[in-house]
Amino acid sequence: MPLSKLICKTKSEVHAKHERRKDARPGELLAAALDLFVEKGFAATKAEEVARRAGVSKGTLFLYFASKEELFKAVVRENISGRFSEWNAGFDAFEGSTPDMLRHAMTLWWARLGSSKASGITKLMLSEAENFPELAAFYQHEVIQPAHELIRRILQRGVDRGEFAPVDMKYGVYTVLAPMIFLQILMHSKAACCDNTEASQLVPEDYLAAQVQTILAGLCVRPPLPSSPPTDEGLPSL
Amino acid sequence: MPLSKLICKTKSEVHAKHERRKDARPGELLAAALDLFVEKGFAATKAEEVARRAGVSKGTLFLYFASKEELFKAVVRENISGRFSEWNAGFDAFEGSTPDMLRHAMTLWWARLGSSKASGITKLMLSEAENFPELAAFYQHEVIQPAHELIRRILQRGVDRGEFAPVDMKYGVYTVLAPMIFLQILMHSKAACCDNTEASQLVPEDYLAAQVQTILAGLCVRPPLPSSPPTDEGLPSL
Amino acid sequence: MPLSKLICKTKSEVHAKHERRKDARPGELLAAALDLFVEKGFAATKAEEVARRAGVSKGTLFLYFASKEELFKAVVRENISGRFSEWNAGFDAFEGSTPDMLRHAMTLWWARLGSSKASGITKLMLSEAENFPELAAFYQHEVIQPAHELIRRILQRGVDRGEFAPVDMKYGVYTVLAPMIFLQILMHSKAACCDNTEASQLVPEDYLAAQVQTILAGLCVRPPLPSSPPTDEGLPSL
Amino acid sequence: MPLSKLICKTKSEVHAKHERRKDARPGELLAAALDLFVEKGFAATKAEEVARRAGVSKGTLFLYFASKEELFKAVVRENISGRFSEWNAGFDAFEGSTPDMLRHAMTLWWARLGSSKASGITKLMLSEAENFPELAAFYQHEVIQPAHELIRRILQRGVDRGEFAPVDMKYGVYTVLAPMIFLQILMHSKAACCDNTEASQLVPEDYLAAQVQTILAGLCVRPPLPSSPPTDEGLPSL
DNA sequence: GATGAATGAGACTTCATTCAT
DNA sequence: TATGAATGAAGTCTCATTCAT
Repeated sequence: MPLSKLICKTKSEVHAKHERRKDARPGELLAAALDLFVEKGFAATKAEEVARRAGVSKGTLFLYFASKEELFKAVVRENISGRFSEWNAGFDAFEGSTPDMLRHAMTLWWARLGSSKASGITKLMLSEAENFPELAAFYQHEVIQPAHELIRRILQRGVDRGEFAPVDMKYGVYTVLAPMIFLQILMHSKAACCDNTEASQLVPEDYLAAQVQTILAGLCVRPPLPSSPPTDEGLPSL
Repeated sequence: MPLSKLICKTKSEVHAKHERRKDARPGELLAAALDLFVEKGFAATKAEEVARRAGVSKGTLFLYFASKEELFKAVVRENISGRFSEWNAGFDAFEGSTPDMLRHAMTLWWARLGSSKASGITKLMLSEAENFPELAAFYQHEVIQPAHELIRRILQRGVDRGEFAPVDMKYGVYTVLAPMIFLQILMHSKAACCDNTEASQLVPEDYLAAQVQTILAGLCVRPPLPSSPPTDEGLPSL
Repeated sequence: MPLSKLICKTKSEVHAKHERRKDARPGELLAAALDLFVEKGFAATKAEEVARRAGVSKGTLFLYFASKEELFKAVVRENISGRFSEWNAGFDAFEGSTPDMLRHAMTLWWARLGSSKASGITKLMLSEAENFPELAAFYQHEVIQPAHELIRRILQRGVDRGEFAPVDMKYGVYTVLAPMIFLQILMHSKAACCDNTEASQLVPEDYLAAQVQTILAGLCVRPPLPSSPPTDEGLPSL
Repeated sequence: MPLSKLICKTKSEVHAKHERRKDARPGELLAAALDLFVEKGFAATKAEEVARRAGVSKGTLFLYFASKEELFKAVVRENISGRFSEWNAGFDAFEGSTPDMLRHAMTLWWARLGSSKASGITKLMLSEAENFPELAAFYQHEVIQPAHELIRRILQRGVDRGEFAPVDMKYGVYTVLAPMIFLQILMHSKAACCDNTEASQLVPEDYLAAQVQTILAGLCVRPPLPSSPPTDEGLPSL
């Protein structure tokens, strides 16, 4: 062995290729899987292709994830459900008004999740839930329920503090969720229903801001902000 | 075979029952295919199941449709693109104001298409377009382009008649289309993102009416109707 | 079309190749499967090989049997469990003495089952039961229980008629079964434990006859038949 | 590495713990392999499971055994064929009568091998020999031939000393072997063919003793021992 | 020596499509 | 025209074996 090797490489460097990969594999596979699931859907994504995109062989994928369904669940956990604890903590720590909290939450959601590739999972579940009941149940339990719960807590906080008028929670939750879901679908449907050029006319941040305003107008006992007066627009009926 | 049979019955009589069935076959197959495509998606729908639901054998399906993709195209033609001529004719024959025309068109669309099973195809294309490029191209050409064209003509009529302010057509078309797409997705996504109870809170006809009002408010040079004054709400930014 | 064809072939001949095959397929597949299961065991038998030996393609096998496990169950039903009704009927119809009945039953069993390829299934289950619990349960229910029941009824008949001394049924059933199982294992184990030359020294019919004699000696209140006095030769013939 | 370490500890001291483990490895692996092979068979036993049960990694297994087949061979050598030299030595040293020798040999065989887990290998080979020809040849050469040879020598001794009547050796060897094989199969087939309760009715030691008696009755020129007169009970105890 | 990550051949099963009848 | 038996490519998952560290 040439001396240079003994000198130039520290132990960590020596182990780099082999050991570091081990730690990196799951992440690489999850990233590749997210890409492909969002691009093609769950059923149409081939395990081998995920592996290839992550730069490993078919067998390696199953070394880390017991099945394609488990891979999908891991993708959901990594990108979505794993974040609820952080969000719930954010809820507990927030000290401003509830309208501000809602505005802040949706803005943050868009920045962290909605605008990311991970939001394609919402659209995906819409189509594949029927064909993969176990995944549907998992998603319901790990994503939908916590999301509803979080929104419910926000609304309840507003009601408790006298900022919002009492509201049927199921209705209220859905009102908040609807524009988020719509936006996600839109972002991941360029190909099918509308040209990119057209879709890009919608500025998500503006759309969300407008929706929040609308929602608050429906919820608040008083106009929340003088800067954007409450209006009687069509959508509150959502 | 006794001679009498050959004499007493004309060919059409002999084959009457058979031919009536024969003529009915494609229709039965298309109906079964629509059901299953909407329920499970294109890829997950099995040719044999379509045939079984139509009461024929697998071979018969391929007698009438060269492939599963051709079957899908026929479903689209039968339920969607085949209707554009009628709609275009309706456009030519309409004599009222353009705001009324738009209102009428969207109401009619909902009654005839949007509220029917066929609207599930829109959602389906959203998910599967990526995986079936030929179907995507077909759908783009047979559905999306004619739809855009029709909407464009309506808007242009309004502009030409001085009812609407001049408008960027791409933007305008999309503004009209967005609530229709949203509604279709909502109708076919009960399972995945929201309970039926919640979704059912949205009355499609009311939602559409409100959206039309909103859209017109954005388009018209003057408030179209005293009954519903123009507003500056969130959605026009769509 | 030459006239000869219209004359020389009846309809049944015309359909021969296609339709007759359809009826024959399951049988051909079951025969091929029995061969291979007995030869190699359940796990080591490949579905494609069964199909190939039956002269069809992989897919055809799954047209008739939903899975390899179902194929195995069908083999068991076809060759073993399906015969219990016949045997039970034979029991009901038999009018001689119970010792004669037992002698007859075991002789018949050897002629019909024990000496056939199907007896390899008994040996197979011995090894694979541990690895395929569902098959083990099926076999227990479809083969072992009915077999025990039939033997139990024979013994009970002897006891009821005063021919046999009262006996612990579990013990008695096993006494009858043991030589049958041993014989089956021996017949299908040429390769592993003993040369063919040696195994062939055991004449199954003689062995069985001696075993029956021994069993009856233990069961009967009196020596059963003067024609064949009880001897201690049973085992030396091994 | 500090110099002190290299000086203060001899190599054997440095590696003591390591080497003791190292020496133990093959034994632990062989024990784990025997367990699993007997429990599940050769093909169904996974290399990784053997390693895990032995408390080492998969790679280590292949460090000691070039392949799963070699592992199996080592298990056979360790547990079966390795003992023939001892048995042959016992044969040479034995000074009593040949009937006593045979009785002693089979009793000892049961105590040392037949009643141990290792006897499961006999049953295993019965099922898998067909699928692993190389293992079958190995087993034939390492186990079956020496066993036959040993039995043959015992019988020949009896003939040479005038204790046994002249006998066809192939037949005689098999007569001795048969009950041993039967017993091994029975011990390892609880699950498939008979309840434990029933199987447990057979006391192996008694069964073997009776069989020896029966065999000797067939072999000896005279009744071998007044202490245990030949009886016809051998089999009823089944 | 020891590890365990990585591989890839191979097994079961599905399903669109063909074609003889 | 109608049938449904037959096909085989393709997809998921397993596991003995290798090899860099």
